[in-house]
Amino acid sequence: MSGSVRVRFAPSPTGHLHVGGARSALFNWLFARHHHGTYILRIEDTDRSRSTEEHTQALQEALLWLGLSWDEGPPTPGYRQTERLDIYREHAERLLAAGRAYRCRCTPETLEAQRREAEARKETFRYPGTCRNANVPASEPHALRLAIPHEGQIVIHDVVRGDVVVSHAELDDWILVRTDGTPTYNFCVVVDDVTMGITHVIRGNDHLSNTPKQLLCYEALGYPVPVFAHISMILAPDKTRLSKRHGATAVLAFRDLGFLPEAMVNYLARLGWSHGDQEIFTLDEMIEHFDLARVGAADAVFDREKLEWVNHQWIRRLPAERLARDLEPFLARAGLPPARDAAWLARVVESLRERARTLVEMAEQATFYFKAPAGYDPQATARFWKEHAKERYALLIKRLEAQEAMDPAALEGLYRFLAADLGLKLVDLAQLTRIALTGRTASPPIFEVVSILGRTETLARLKAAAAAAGSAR
RNA sequence: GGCCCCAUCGUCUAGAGGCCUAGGACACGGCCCUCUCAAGGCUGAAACACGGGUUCGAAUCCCGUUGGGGCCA
Repeated sequence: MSGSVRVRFAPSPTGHLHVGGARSALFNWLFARHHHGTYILRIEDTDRSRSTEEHTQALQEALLWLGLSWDEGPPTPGYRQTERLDIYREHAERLLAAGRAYRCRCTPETLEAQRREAEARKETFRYPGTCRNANVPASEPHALRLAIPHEGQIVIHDVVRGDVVVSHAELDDWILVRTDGTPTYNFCVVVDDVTMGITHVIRGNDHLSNTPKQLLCYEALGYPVPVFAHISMILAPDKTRLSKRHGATAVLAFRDLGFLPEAMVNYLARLGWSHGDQEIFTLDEMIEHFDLARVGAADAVFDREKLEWVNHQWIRRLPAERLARDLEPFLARAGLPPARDAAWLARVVESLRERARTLVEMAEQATFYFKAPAGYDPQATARFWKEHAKERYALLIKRLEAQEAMDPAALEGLYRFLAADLGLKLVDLAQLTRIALTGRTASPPIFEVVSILGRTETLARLKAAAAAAGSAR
């Protein structure tokens, strides 16, 4: 395979891009990049009532955030179905002229009655082909139906599922164009895919059942069929369809929850795809190793815990400067004042990255760097503010005031020396300091914290704690 | 309801007939490391849905059952 590969992601702008759609986009994108092909974004907005411009924009924003940019698509005209109505009409006319489609004047009422009769007979209703040879004149209100063969079967050659065989008898003469003149979903998809030269259709397994109908349409149009790959669905932990009821499902919601695009894409790729025992992949590594033949057929459960772990891995390996930039909106949202400067914020990030699974967590954990503790954890003070607390704080203040070097190693030396001097363990002084600086008993390494906070701020907080510890007793 | 798809630890997966006393990862437990929390190292518990075949031999192939999902209605 070479540069001739053309794939597409074709979402309907009827809602936010959810994780399932994002994974379809990702697999198409990876496949295109791996084969140096073309990745197209097509907006399937024929459902005028539910499609909105807001969703169309949000969809693109989400895709771009994930890093999945498209080679062809909006804002270039011609990639929205509503801009392609002439193309559908033209193809419908061709099918009609070729005798592969016919006008049907059956009313919804008639069809509904027939459906009920079939149901009463415990049969599955299929359009009986009433108008197939009726030569309904164009002047009458009519829908357009595809004339499909009565006998035989159709087979889908699916890269992930193998051959799927469906008997023609299971299908019926489905509607290509409704009485009101609007083309149906399945018809648009086929026309779009052929006219856009799509070579591989990679989409969710929920489309597998539509594929036989579409295949018959390709055939009627006389076009070659693309290669199909129906990838598995993403399920909720209770193995039902993923929905808002299960928490966040929209890609942009995960962004706002503090997940990184690298992590999102990495996690999504590992759902149904693997490469040995490797768990963490850069986009480049995914492009290099991605292979449709190695995509699994079984549905996958979306696991927030593992996503958080992957996110943590990315928080640990991305450059601190980059994380600092991404963190800023979360700091602002937490009501914290702006950082002194980028380099300082990078140090903050550096100290926090080992323990934050999301940027929201990181912003929360960063609070004490921006403002002195509003109070002290009662459990902490009860445990550490014993009789000697005040005098130990005083000693620490005295030593720190005399301390020149404020790098973590030097500070550790100071603390160890003082602890030995007092016959204490390092932990005793460290925890007293931690409570004073952060209000809690858990934080990044305390000498890092002191170093980042600086002498002035550290001393101020130690003095405040000394006073509080004194009055607490 | 009809048709289609799927089925390895709780979850994501490796496994493409003998390499399997079924491997890795998340989560969970223990130990170690340690200024706290993390991170890390070691370690433990944890799966081939069930039943028939095929084969010298099946997690791997076939059939059925069950369960889940999807499409159409």
